[in-house]
Amino acid sequence: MLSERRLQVLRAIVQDYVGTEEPVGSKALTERHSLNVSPATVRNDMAALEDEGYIAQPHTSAGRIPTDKGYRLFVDRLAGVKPMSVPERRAVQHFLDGAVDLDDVVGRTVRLLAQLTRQVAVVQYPSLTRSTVRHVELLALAPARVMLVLITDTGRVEQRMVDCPDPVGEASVADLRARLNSRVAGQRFTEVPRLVQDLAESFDAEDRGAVSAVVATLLETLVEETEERLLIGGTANLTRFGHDFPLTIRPVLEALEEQVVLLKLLGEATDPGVTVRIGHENEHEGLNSTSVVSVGYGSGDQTVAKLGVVGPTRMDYPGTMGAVRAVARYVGQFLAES
Amino acid sequence: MLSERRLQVLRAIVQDYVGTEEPVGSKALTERHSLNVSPATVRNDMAALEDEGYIAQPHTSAGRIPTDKGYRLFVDRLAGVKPMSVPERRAVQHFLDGAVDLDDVVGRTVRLLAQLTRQVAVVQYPSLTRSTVRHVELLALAPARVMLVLITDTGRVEQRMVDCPDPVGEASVADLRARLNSRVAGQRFTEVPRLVQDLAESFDAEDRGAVSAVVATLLETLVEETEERLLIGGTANLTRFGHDFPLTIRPVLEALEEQVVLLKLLGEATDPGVTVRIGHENEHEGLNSTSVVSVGYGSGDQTVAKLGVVGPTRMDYPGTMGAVRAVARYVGQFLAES
DNA sequence: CCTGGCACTCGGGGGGCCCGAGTGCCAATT
DNA sequence: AATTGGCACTCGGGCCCCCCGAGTGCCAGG
Repeated sequence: MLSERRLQVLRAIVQDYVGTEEPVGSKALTERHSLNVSPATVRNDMAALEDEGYIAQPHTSAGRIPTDKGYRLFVDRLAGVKPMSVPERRAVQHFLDGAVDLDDVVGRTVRLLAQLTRQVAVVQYPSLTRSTVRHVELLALAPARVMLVLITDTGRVEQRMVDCPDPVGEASVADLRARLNSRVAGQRFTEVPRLVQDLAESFDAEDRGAVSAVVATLLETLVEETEERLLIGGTANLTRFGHDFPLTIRPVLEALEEQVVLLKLLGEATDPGVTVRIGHENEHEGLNSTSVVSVGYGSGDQTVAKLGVVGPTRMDYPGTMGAVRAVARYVGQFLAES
Repeated sequence: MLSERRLQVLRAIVQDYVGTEEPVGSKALTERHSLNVSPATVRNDMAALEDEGYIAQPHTSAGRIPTDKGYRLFVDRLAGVKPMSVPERRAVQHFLDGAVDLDDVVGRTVRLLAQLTRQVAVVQYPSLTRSTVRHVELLALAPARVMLVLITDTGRVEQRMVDCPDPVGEASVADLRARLNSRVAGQRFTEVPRLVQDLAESFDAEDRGAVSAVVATLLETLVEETEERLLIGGTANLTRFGHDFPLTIRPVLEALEEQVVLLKLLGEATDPGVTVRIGHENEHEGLNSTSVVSVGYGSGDQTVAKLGVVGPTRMDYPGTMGAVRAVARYVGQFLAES
């Protein structure tokens, strides 16, 4: 087990390294932190920390830098979440207040996060899985063509064209619209398949084909839209990564473009609080030198989606976690109001 | 006026430089291109080209590289558009064919363009300005709350919440829906304000407030959504820029995140064919070392939006122009069919 | 107008050198 | 047993210098 002072030394190393981006030596540590011991003592501690795998030396005669394991310990036991300052909070709230629709909320959120953390921000659109249907609208555009519009309680709207096997009259469409809504309005997505299962049977034979087509499309839409979308911003912040970075930045950009990767990444973060994945804890290779800080957000107490940031493992964890948490809270609040 | 051979020399310089990324000298030129003159002659030509500002030397004793002006001449007079190969065309068509909705089309297009050109792709969502209204839907969600859904002929759907000053009944909503649609359905966006101007007056006094609110929101939506949205992809290709590139890449990434800049950029390209803006021809400073190749696309013969790529000024112009043009054509075709 | 010859330029790569931050270890001290 | 000062050692990075060779401009002759 590591002594209290050794933990302090590790904390100091992380803090200094995050600040200066340079390996930190024993002398500098004693000068910048009041550890009340001599450099030699710190050296012994550092040797011990290195044995345990918390820190490493880039070259033989250089200072130490934290390893992924070191950051992990730092995040878990040595650092809290640094709350955002009051002016910052006010700015966040103010910035979100101008949003007019869901796209706008997400767009503002991503810019906000990127700016606050000076890192790459990722915001997932509210999930439809937990959502309920607010309304289903049908529009007869042509004899055998119907447009299906699905409106969710999170304010999201999806539309699909439906080509019917036979022409259907306006009246039938209106009828179907009414019956569909009476069954599914207010219901959870997951319930919908069960609720509309036998709907076609209650229609005249001549309309049955069209009804089936509409219902099928509705179900498809639900499934398809459960695959989340997300928005990314602040990629310019990647340039602050390091000096060597053609090699570093490329795989990160590639990973960011693969939405699947990111969705999986966010999906794994099931922690009720802020989740931090450090370096190699991320499965995707391109993200092995980055850390992902994410958290769920939602209106009320349920999580409808996640948001987070991607940055170098050498990041200000307390500050980033604070910003991520605060933004999530305000976005949730904002969604609940609207 | 430049002699024919000097133009050939310029063309050769551009081609070689684009291929090798290194300044090209007189000897290499005579070897790799059958100019049938000696290096000394080429040197004279190069001196002339430099006097005219078409090429420049990075250092005194180095080969030449094209200037923006040189690329301009190359694009305008020395190079055609290189059509895509048949297998490539087939791949494009096949790749687009799977798209299910507008978002999907745009998403696929951007990935396609990025992959084909190995550069950053930008695709603008079909413009609403030229669009017509397909349908306006109103949903009474609460006594004094109405949801407005606008459906365009390009398949785009926009929704807004409307808070009415007074409660309004289902019947009034249905009435308004019918009257609204009879006036604006099938009409161009630009016509709508004129058409709905006096709509409120034809309603009972008690509903007039609500009607005004709905109409106001509709007009707002039209204006707001005329500000286009766009999608970007392939940013990882920026890493192929050059060796010096922390300095180069950063402003580009920043510019790409400012949608306003990009929209303006695409907006300026009014040429009926492929438009190329080279280096400093781009107003935005961050894009001074990039070229933008863009073209309009649309269903039928009218342009509903633009798409293009952003890459280093040192790019394969004929190939890029060919890819951009082909993709635009196929996307337009695809939109027309759906 | 083209060409071969020639002197000149200068960026970049390679080698060698030195400096100093940082280390590990040890003996002395508390 | 923990801490400390002392000390020898390591080695990456910066610096200087030198040289090479691709490339140039110019000129005189074809």
